Amino acid sequence: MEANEKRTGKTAGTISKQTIRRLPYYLKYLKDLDGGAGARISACAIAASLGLSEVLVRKDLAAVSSVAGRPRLGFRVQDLIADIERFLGYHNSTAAILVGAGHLGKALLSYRGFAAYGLEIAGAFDADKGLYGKEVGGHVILPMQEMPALCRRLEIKLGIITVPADAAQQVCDRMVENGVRAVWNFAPAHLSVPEGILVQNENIAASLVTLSNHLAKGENK
Amino acid sequence: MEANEKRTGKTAGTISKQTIRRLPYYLKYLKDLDGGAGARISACAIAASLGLSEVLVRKDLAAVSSVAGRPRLGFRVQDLIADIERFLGYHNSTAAILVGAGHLGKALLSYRGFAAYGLEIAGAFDADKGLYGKEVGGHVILPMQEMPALCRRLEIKLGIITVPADAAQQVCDRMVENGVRAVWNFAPAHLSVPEGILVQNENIAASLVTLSNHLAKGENK
DNA sequence: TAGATTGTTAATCGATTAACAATC
DNA sequence: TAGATTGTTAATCGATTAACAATC
Repeated sequence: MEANEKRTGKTAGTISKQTIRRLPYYLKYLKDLDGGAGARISACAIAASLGLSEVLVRKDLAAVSSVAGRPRLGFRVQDLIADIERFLGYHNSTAAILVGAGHLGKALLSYRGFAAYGLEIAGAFDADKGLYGKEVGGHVILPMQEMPALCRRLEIKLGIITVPADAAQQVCDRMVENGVRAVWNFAPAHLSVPEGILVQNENIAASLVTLSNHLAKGENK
Repeated sequence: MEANEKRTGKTAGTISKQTIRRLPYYLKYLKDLDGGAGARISACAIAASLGLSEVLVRKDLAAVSSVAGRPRLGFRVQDLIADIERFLGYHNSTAAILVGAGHLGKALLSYRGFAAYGLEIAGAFDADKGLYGKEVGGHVILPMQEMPALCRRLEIKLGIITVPADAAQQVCDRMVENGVRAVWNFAPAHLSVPEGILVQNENIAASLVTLSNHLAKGENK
């Protein structure tokens, strides 16, 4: 890598997805430390606690930190928390809609943790008339037909799909038509989207496979 | 990090985690095709439909397929389905326990899709007395105290954690003490486990961050 | 045959780890 | 100072993509 990255605040473009995925873990760990106002922490300590490599942690922290760590002293906990939160954009709230109020949809609607990550579910929809008007986690289930109008009115950019696999592509298409730029897909289906739209698949079946595989291998021993 | 596996000539050891994660998508796609008994499909067609690279699909299929594809003809759909299912071990059922019958726990207990992947939840536990005896998705919630005995009696190898982050490590420890070899962790917490135990983190917050980041970048345009 | 499709080998890419100099 | 800890550069590792020969 050539040019030294000056700490001018334009770190954003250079951070890997893997690093981003680890940031929430760092943040939680740092918040759970209850040191005083000037408390410090070293990358080594974080690495040991989270079971990661020291250098990896140092690189991750360097990528988001506005203040360099000090040899022998480490980082100020407060600084790190502030930097990670700033990077994660906790203070920029993102409005989203959710389509599919089945078991998983209801679980997400009831989940209190999203607020901490700046996610606010601005509308919940389902195609089942029996659910209209029902309240889940403070959100009223609305008819699918009202989804496009709400998306456009509130300029929704994030759509959450918790419908059965068969309906996922259709729901996704309607979201994208109405301005959604990123789709969080919990349906076990591949979604085709135009260039520039991000689909994040949350395939719990795939994770399950990894686990089963580990167990199957273990049985050979 | 896991010890290197001996190459015993079996295909099992050589398949990457990434490949394993894609297999469920292939399987779903193949099952959704309703060709006749002798229907064939090419890796190119699969790649195009799922938005993957052709070579990637070919490598993945080569890794699990018992029959080589035939130039110009491709693969028999039936063969691929059978091979992927065999590899994924759909026919070897895995018993699991779930601890934490909150919103997410209930969603998982109610989810019908696990059976297709060979997962059977053999017991559901919670520390909240108010939930004891309550039935969710055909599973009765049992007191935490009964967890160790059930794990040992049924020789449970897979534990699902859907408790709050604060309680996750403690629950994990008790699972491992009682024979669990793989942990599916839905709590936003890092779990420390002994060598040889697999932790699969299902960190929805991390996915959310990836999405928010995409949106934030898009806004610059 | 001609062309589509396969599977393999080599190149590339991204992420992690190792080695090491700098510094408080 | 001595030693812990930082940040950087180089090496390694794993996964994907490119190039290409084989084959029906």
